[in-house]
Amino acid sequence: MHPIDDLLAGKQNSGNRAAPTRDRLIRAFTDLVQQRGYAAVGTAEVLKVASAPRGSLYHHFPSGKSGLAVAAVEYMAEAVTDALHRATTGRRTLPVLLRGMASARAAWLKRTGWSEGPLLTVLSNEVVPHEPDIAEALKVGSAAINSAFTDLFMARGFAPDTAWRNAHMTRSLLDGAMTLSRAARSTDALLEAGDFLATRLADPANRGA
Amino acid sequence: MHPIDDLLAGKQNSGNRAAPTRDRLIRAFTDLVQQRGYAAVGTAEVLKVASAPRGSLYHHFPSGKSGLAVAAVEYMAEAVTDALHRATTGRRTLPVLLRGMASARAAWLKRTGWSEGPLLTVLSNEVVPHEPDIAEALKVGSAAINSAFTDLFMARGFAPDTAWRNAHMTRSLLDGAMTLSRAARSTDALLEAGDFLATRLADPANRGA
DNA sequence: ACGATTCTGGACCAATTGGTCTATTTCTGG
DNA sequence: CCAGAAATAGACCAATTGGTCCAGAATCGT
Repeated sequence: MHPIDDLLAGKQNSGNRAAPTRDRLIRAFTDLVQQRGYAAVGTAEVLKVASAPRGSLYHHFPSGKSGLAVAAVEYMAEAVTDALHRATTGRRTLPVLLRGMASARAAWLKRTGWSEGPLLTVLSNEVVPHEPDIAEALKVGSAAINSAFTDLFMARGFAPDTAWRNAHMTRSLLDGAMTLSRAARSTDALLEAGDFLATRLADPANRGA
Repeated sequence: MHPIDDLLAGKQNSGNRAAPTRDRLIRAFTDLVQQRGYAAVGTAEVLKVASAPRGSLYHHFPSGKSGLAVAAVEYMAEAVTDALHRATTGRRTLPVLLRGMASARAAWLKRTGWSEGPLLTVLSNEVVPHEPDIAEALKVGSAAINSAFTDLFMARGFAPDTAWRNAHMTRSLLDGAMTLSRAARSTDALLEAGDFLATRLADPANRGA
């Protein structure tokens, strides 16, 4: 199962009829970009993986490849914020949630042979600022995720400014550990990050002013 | 001045005679990749920026673009470990050093209009595992940097395993904050990371067993 | 001075790139 | 049942890709 699916249970359109072309394009594009990066994936390959003809791509995304990237970023950001919102209203404690995020990423890396990185991270590192549309989508999406993390920390009793700082820390740490883990082909950095997040950052003693 | 130069004072070949072609190629390649990523920079552009003909590239780097990437990674990793080694034997305290790293990166981002990311980070996010040579160079280079950071923490009184963990934390945090800052076009994440590193991670009370 | 080696310069190549365009098919509301 | 819209299908394009190849220039050791 694709990691996106983990986050999306319930968001997916109900029936299991074949995904419409537009969604298949976004899905194929996301997978390929996470493996190889934006510039390295050609439209031809996306089309092949999605089993769609050229015309469909430019019908659904008149601005072409960059439009597809914008849609993929928006889709992913929404999926992540939805999942975080669900976690916020759920019962699980912060340490459990945070360590879970880190180990889920570690498992993902292992399962895919260290071949995939998170969409927003991958795009952030190659697209800014040559593609203003994508850069803007990344900015908006990233801000939404930060805000969702801040809400999560606040809902667990942290003061607003501490929550905001912890949101940044959590994102930076998970993101950087993911990149490092990919480079080192080892989950050490991610597990280390999970440990820190669960035992220190989420420590009730640090709920701040 | 280029950020690489900051790290290299003293490593540069002495006189200011024009850099040899091979070095110019590495330099041009590094700059371009940091801005746009590996796949997006064409050999033609590297050649133009380096003012070198096509033949020179394949003379100095018989394996072409990927060989150039490997050389650039090795060069960068050495520059970074050298700088860390100098810091280790130097006098500055850990908090000063760590906050300095974060704010140097923040300044770099601002100066370049959020257009450049660290070479190893950028490559790690798009090259693994399709280019095994580059992946290997990244793995080796990243390990060397981790080790240099571990030495730094140990030289400041941290126990070996704590030092190793702190090295991972520092790298993950700086790296992730860099990516986030680029996406958000704001240095918030980096400054937050610097603050944490200086006031918490480097805290002498946490020198561990 | 000279032969050998290193390096530069650039023409050239097949393959691929993102994108355009139009004909046809499929779907939908009335 | 049909008109019109939505979507699919793929031929086609100029531009660019990384890479090969070889002729000439510069540099070297002797």
